[in-house]
Amino acid sequence: MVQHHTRANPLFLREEELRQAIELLFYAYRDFTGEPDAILTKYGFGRAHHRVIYFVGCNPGITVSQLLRILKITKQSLSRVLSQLVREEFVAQRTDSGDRRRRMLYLMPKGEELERLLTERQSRRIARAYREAGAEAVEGFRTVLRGIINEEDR
Amino acid sequence: MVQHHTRANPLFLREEELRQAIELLFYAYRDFTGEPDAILTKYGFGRAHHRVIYFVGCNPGITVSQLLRILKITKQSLSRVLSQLVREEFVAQRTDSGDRRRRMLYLMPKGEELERLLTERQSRRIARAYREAGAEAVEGFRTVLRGIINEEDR
DNA sequence: CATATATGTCAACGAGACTGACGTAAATGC
DNA sequence: GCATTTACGTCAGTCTCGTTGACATATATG
Repeated sequence: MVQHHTRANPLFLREEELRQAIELLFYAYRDFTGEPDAILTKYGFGRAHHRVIYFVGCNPGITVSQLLRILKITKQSLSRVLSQLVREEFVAQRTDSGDRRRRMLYLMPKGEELERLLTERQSRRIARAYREAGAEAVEGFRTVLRGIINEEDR
Repeated sequence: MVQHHTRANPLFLREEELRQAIELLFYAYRDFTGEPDAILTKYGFGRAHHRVIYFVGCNPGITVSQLLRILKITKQSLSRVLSQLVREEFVAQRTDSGDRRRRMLYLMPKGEELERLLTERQSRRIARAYREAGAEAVEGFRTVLRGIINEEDR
C-alpha cells in the first residue's frame, strides 16, 4: 500500500475512504489472480483459459452462449480459447439432444484436475482471509461486493 | 450469477462458500473496470494508462521504480504506457533534485481531469454499494480484502 | 418457407503483458 | 578514484487475449 496525497477538499474523508476501496480492489485482484496465472503459464494457458475451465467446471453442460454472457467477451475471443481447450482434451463438447444447435461443455479429466489445482489455490487464499476476518466481516464482504456488481448480474 | 453443480463432497458448504467468493470477485472486478475501460477507449488509452494516472494522481512525485513495485509489471510494459502519457501531456516528469537518477511523476491538467473523471465513476459505484450495505458491512469488506492481499503489500 | 438462433471460422488489428539485451547517468561503497 | 549498484530508457521479438467485420452452417421456430 502507498502513502496518499490528500487534496484540499472538505469531503476528503469520504473521498479517501472511496480511494482506499479502489486500491484494495486493485491489490486484492492482482494478488488473487497472480497465483493461478503463474500455474497456467506452465500449461501454455492464460487467464482466459482459467475462466472457461472454472465456469465449465461448476456448470457442466453450459452452452457457448451462456458462457459468453458470463464472460462478456466476443464469440471469437472465446472460440480461440475454447477450441484450444477442446483440442488439448481439457474440455469436451456434446450436442444437446433437445436443441441440436447447442453444444454443451464439460470438463474432461485433465480439465477437472487443472480446475481443482487452480481453484484450490484461490480458495486457500480466500479461506485464510475469511478465517482471519470472522463470519461477520465475511457477510459484509459479500454484501458490498454484490453491490458493486451491475444489477442485472447479482 | 449462475446455478451451481455441487460435487459429492462432505465439505460442500464451505467449498460453495469459497466458490461464491471467487465469483463475486470476478464479477465485481469485471464491472468495476468496465465503466472506466469504456471511457479510456475514447482517449485511445487502456486499463494500463488508467492505473498509471490513478497512482500518479494520488502519489504526486512518485518515481518510476515505485510505480513498478505497485503495478508489478515490467519496466518495458510501463515504459510504453508512460511515454505515451508524457508525450500527450497527461503526465509530467521532473528529475529529483536530490537523487538526479530519479524521475518524479506528476499529473498535468489533462491528466488530472481524466483522473477525476475515471475515479468519479468508480467512486460512485463504490459509494452506492457502501451506502446500501451499511458501515458494518463496509468494515468487513475492507478486512477481508486486506486479507486477500499478499502480506508484503498490506 | 422465411427468419431467427446457436455456433464456428477466417482475417486483420491493437493493447498490454512478457523476455533478453544493451546503454547511460548518477549514486554509493571500498 | 574506481568498481559496482541503482534508476531509467530503449530496441527487438513474442504471446495472450481482447476487438471488429464478414461469412457459413445447422437447427429451430413462426
